[in-house]
Amino acid sequence: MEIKCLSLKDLLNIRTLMNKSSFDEPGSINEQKENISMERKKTTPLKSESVTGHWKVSSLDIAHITPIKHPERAHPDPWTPTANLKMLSSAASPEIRNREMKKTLFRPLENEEKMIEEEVEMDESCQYEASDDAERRPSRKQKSLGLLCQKFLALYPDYPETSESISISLDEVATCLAVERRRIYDIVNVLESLMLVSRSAKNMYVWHGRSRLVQTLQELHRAAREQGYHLQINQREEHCAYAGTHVLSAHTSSRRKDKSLRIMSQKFVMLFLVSKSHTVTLDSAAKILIEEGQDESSDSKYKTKVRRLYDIANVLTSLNLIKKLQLKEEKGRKPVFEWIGPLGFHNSNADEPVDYSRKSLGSSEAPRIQFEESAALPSVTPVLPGMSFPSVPASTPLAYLPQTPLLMLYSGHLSEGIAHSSPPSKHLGKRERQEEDEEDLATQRKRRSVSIESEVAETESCSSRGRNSPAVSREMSPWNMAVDEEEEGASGAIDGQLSSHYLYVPNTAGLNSLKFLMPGGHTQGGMPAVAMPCFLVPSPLIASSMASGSEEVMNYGFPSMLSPARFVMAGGAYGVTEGLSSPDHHGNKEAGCGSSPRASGTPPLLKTPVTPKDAVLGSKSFFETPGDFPALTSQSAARKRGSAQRRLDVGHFSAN
DNA sequence: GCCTCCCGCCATGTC
DNA sequence: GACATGGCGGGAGGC
Repeated sequence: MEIKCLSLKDLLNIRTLMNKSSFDEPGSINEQKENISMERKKTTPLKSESVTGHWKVSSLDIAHITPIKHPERAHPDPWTPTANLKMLSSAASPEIRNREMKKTLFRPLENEEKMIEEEVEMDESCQYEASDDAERRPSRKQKSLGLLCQKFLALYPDYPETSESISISLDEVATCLAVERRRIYDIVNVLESLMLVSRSAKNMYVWHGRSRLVQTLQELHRAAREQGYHLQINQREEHCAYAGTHVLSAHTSSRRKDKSLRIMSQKFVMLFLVSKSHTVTLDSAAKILIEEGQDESSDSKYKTKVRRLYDIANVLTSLNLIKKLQLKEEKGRKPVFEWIGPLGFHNSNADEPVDYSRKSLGSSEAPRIQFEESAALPSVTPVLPGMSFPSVPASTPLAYLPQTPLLMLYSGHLSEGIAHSSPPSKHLGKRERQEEDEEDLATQRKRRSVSIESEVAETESCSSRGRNSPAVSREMSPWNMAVDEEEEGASGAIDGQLSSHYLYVPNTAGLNSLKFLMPGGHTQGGMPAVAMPCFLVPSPLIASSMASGSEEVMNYGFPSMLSPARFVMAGGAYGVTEGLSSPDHHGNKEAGCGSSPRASGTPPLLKTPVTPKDAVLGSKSFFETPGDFPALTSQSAARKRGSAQRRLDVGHFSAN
């Protein structure tokens, strides 16, 4: 396979070719060049130049050698950085052009307004500088890390072609963006924490884009649960108090590398992923991270941590993974960030690009949003043949909801996290929200299509193994995270018992013979009162019920009725399906995937979490080395990353 | 007055 | 010793 290696230099060459004909506007641009150069002279830190001496050239031909910068040539062409980026993006490829167009079209309104405002300010500032350069320095906003990160991201495609190897020279980027390299480190470190880039050599990174983002987040989510972060963050966010007692990590260190921005970024993201509300306050995050490091919780440590979290948050905001909310308290503002990135990723489609980036999807708008339309449908898990039902407290009756195209199993209370999970949409106009919902539903259908297929395959595999697999039951649902959090985070039911649970069954091909167990009566002590606390719901009954359902209310893209499936709805702790999708399993009273754990009185399938301490011990290596992902970087063990100056880990990304 | 976060010093580690 | 990396906190702009 031919590998195309694109660097910023290539992009600049492309731009140069296009430069002469249409972009070389005389006058104003050259004036801007002069202005910027003058500005650069003023703002370039003299100490950096004198101390390091490596900012002496601007030649782009020396990609792997630290260029020397001539201050007067810091901006080798007449463009503003913004103009540069637009040109580069447009020139590089139709894909990038489309992406830029998409950015413009789908950029969240708030960001768009901000960007326009900032661009105007940028242009204005350049003009001002022509006449009054001493007083018209760029504002802090124009120099913000978030804006810088947006410019950085605009240089590269979200989903680069697999045949392309896009190299990033830190010096080129720094020169192009007219910032110190130090700032680029800040951005790159966060991007690296999410595997958007990986370091390939000194001063060099490889751009991966978002192609690995979902997988990375999946790993982070898993690791977060293993680390017991869900207990930490949910407890904190609920009580909003710093007890300072729940030191979650036995693996602590105050070593320099453990304070790396990369590690901190990963931890920060992990908190979002396991937070019930998918919101994290900087306060909570800072305190949790301070605890982890066993740093003395001095005020200065806290302030430093918050500073870094602001840096990280700005980059994540630019990535449209989080957005800032503002929680007003009596004592001033309280910065809160909400996760708006992908949720509910699971193994099967981890590699599938999910373009959430240009359309801000609040956590509430993620897969669960449609269920908010009905207050009785907070959390949904697709039920598949062979899937074992998680343990459901028997004291909470299950209900069958016939007025929907879905068969629902419900137990327990309304999910708190879900019930409060749609703040962004509340701020939208009706039409906007409708459009958003429609788009979300379309996305849902697509995801569902993928997930169901893979889940069926997974289930069949499970069946062949003849036993229920925790991994299958956990990973099966695109929304399993929400369920998990309800199971383990909110209720604190570490034993894995669900405090509430919904199950639905779409009429998906291959599920026609699916059957469910339904509670046949009360249970005692979490165990069924009768040996088989279930009763069969004849398929025709279900079908007729489904046929009367209102699709207008809940049209999720599923068929309006369930076909001749036989269902047994299960209450109590019984995750037992009476049949499987395969006709081979008809009549098999035991779960399709083998022995029910309840049959032996064992706890439910969901094994995690263990205690934080145990989890930490069990996954100690996760943060052992900065940037190392056990599952993402298989060669990580062979690498030893330093802290200040990392050793070159060329090719470590090939693990993926 | 507090929030936010830019800026750059300088420690650490690699070559 | 030179250089890459990046932790860190002062301090100022912004709200």
